[in-house]
Amino acid sequence: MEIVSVEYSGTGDPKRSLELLWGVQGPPRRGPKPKLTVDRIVTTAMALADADGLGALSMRRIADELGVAAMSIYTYVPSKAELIDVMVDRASGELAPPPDVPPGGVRDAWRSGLEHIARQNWALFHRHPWLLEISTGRPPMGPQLIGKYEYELRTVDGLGLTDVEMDSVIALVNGHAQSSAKSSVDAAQAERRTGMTDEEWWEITAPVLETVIRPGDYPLGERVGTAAAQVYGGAIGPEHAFEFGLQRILDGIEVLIAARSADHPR
Amino acid sequence: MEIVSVEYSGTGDPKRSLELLWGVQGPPRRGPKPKLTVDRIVTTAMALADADGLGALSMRRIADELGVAAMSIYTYVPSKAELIDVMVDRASGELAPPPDVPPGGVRDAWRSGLEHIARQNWALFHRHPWLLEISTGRPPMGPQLIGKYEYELRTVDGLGLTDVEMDSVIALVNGHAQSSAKSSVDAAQAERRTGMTDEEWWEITAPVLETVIRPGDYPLGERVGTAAAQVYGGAIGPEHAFEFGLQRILDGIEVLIAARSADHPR
DNA sequence: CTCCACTCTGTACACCGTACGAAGTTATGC
DNA sequence: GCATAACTTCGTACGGTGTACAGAGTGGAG
Repeated sequence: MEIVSVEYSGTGDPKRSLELLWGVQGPPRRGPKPKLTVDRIVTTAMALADADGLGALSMRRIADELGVAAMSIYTYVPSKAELIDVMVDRASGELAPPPDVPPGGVRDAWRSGLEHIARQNWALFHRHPWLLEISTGRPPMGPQLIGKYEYELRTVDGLGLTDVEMDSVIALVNGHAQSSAKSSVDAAQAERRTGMTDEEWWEITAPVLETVIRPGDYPLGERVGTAAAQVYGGAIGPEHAFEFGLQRILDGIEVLIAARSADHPR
Repeated sequence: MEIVSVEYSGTGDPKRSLELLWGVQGPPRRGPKPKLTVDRIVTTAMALADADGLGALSMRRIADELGVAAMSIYTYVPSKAELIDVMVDRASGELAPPPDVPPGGVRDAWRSGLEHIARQNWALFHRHPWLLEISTGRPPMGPQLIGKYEYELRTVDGLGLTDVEMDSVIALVNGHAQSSAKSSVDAAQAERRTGMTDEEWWEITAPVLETVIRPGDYPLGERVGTAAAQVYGGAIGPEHAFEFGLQRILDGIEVLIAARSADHPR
């Protein structure tokens, strides 16, 4: 088995964390020239996490990579939690905001805007799978994350939704991108982690299951499971599930928006 | 900060894992009477994980709790990964299947069925938050999980959906329950983890943010964030987001089902 | 009674995050 | 010019993790 650490972001000292996120501190006035910068540390940490996951990201490895003793990292970053906060904010900056539409512009611009947001998130989670291993109880309020929230809200502004509904719509779309990306990444990494292809795994699993299941006990599971497995075997599988869910969700949001604008016709 | 281990289920020996899940092995023919059973180990482990999370679940703690040396656990369970597989399957058994409807019975039974499934999952994730810390690349194919998949499929069978669509619909609903439960649990645990209430946290955060943000830079974030925070401050907050998303998703599924039955009128 | 399958356990290893204190480097105040 | 305070760097150490391995004890089968 393999154990991977999951970090809870936002568990450090909030003040120190914010100063780090916004780059408040100036250069030191006295003492030796710093060998490193927070930026270099974050870049190195992200590269390591991209390659081997959060579980392989240790302070010692970051330090090794930078040619420095483990404890030196703590000069720049109060703890691993704050480092990960900065990593999260930096990664969020890679998301491209949806193109701005002129006010009163294209009809249903909200839909393509939300589609854009969901797909950007989906891609980001695949580029930085370690984002899926982070529990953001209180999200790091860095410049990138705050900016993200703002343009997400802009996408659903002016549609007749209440403030809370706007927030909920965004959370719904982002949640879908995250959970389907997690399935996708988990499936893609299963082989690397277990050292076993899906076929090898099934060749071991199937005969054991047969000895334990009465045939016909699970007719739907057998039929649908087989069909789904065939789709998932191909590279399109998880992405198909993502797109399918996204369209259902957008259809559902459309129903709500239609109802709201029936309430308040212009 | 706090570090919690996340286990990847399905990374152990699949054959041994399945035998464990289905309780295949008989009692030993020779040697001393076993002090423990797999069942007692799983029960103890679940209690520990319920109380303190997966991070606090160590083989040594389980052994201590059972009055036994750490390595004794390995007599019953090949590794922590397999133990967690069994825990997952056992927990899934706590889900109540939706009530069976007579064929051709109530109209829109699929909708109340999916609602029931989503709410059962939501409740389960709150009862056993550690389920949210597990990455199921290849899910443990135990009796409870296989049974769950079967009755979930039954809920959306006969609506004119393709096999792959049936699978996707279920994944969508389950994914929503999981991701909104995760938000809910994370928010609820943030205080315990940081030793800080939301108010204390905001009292530290707000003044720092003010020094760094030009007023009016994020008009929507400010307005909606405040509105959302007020709702989330109350106990209904996360549950509201869950129910909101669930209804949008079901509306979207309804659109699909309507389209399918327009294609093939009865 | 012997043998061997089986359970139980103590020790050891390689990791982890990070507290602590010592040592070395530099700009400032006198 | 020089003491001092601020600052970076680093070695060591602690308590934790999963689990490999080898030994000791137990009890049914031949």
